Amino acid sequence: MGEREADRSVSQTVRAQLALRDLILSGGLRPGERISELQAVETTGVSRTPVRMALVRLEEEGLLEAIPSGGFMVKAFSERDILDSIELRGTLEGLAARFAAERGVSARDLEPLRECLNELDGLVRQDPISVEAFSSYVALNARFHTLLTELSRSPPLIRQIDRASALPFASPSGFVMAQSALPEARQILLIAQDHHRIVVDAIENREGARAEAIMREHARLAARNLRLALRNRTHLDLLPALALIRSAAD
Amino acid sequence: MGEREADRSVSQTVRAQLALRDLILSGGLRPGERISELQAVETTGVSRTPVRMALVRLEEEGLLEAIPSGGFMVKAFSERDILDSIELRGTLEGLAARFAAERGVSARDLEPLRECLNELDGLVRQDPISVEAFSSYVALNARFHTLLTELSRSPPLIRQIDRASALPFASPSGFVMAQSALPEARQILLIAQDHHRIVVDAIENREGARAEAIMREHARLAARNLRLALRNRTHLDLLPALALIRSAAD
DNA sequence: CTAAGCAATATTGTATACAGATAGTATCCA
DNA sequence: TGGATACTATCTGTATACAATATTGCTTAG
Repeated sequence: MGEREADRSVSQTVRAQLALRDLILSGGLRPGERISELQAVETTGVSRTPVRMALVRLEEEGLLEAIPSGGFMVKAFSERDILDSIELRGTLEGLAARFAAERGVSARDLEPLRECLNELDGLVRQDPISVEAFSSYVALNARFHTLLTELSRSPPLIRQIDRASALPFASPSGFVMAQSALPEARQILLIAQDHHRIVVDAIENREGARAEAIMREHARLAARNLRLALRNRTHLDLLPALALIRSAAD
Repeated sequence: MGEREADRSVSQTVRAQLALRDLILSGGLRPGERISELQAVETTGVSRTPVRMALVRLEEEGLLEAIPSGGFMVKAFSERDILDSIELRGTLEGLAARFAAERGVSARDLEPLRECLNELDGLVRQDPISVEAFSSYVALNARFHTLLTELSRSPPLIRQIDRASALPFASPSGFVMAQSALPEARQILLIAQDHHRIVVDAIENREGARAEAIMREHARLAARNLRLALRNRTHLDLLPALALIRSAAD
């Protein structure tokens, strides 16, 4: 055992889940490849029982697929799957924005959003944008979307959005990194910031339909840019989960 | 062992999952109540390992909630949660209808839908509607929604809709049964049939926005009727998952 | 040379034993 | 009498052993 004096505060199951997810996302396992339990035991260092639990959770998460005869394999995604996931997430977030607007939120509730917005503004103002600024942007952008989602105050919706975001290429971070590969990166970020500002305004003014529409447009922009980045094949290594895309050759 | 010569063709895990789900939905466990693994072992007759797997899957499914200190409890839902789930499902199905319309489906693909529609027409034409006809209606209605979802040809979306439908009160069957409690039951069924017909027409004519709008309206109608049924407290025993609703007293 | 069948091997599914943690209870002290 | 502490019992988390099944490679027959 004691190969690695891992943190005792997290369960073996969680540790295995994290390790396996990293392995899959980093491309250590090819899409369609079967993932053996014993092999997973060796790489993670935990026993079979927690490994199995982790595999089940990763399947529910959408990263793995059950093999009819038993066991799991790494799921393969088409480009269309990814584009659909982005639009799906945008639709869900649009509903969240509408709920927030219709249900009414206090100015107090919107404050964290505006704060996030201002920090983002500071980053986007740079020209050109540094690599470190990009990482900050990704984190802040993710935070903004999380805050917006929670503003809906609807546990079922929040849960569903969380699950839709589990696939990493469906998350805004993915968009942004892909967008950063484009020559018009800065322009795109400015537009995204416009969207963010408008949706907060719309929520404050109780304009539910407008808030929803802008979030869907936001996602459509992201999908369009990702499609462009895939066509140009530029800086695709920035997109973490690209290892999961099934190439046209398969 | 051999207490029950259960079907050997399904795994113990699946058997445990089905048994526990039935137990929860039938109200055998109260919302918020802790579900002990040993107790589950006794009631299901399978060992702890598959029981644990089943519990994890039921948690992902949304019927159970993890207790921070360990183990699981039956999840409790508010009335608002249920209404939100219905609107959520409608939004997702709206997206599916739009995808189907925009992507273009052949008349051949729409045939099963129309067939389903005709059978439903035959049932709705009855006045008054018999109890047996209602069960048939529920099954057919569920089939219609499934077919419509699959018409989107988008695996990520289909997967998400399946998960959103896991909570039984979010499924059309639930609506219909609740609707049957209302005096205007037949009228409501006729309107729902109109929706069904319109969405198929819209898809055939490539009217994506219209297809989407009508599915969302469909869900809003269902939510309104369920709200009415809850207010009138009529025939609520028809709604299978009502055991999960946390009463206002809690 | 190919195909089919069989055997060996590896892998999953299941059961159970053990250890650590948590909650509940009872007792003792203030 | 109330509160705190210690102890006990139960439960979960983890590991491993066992059984059944699937897969693969080899051999043999056509």
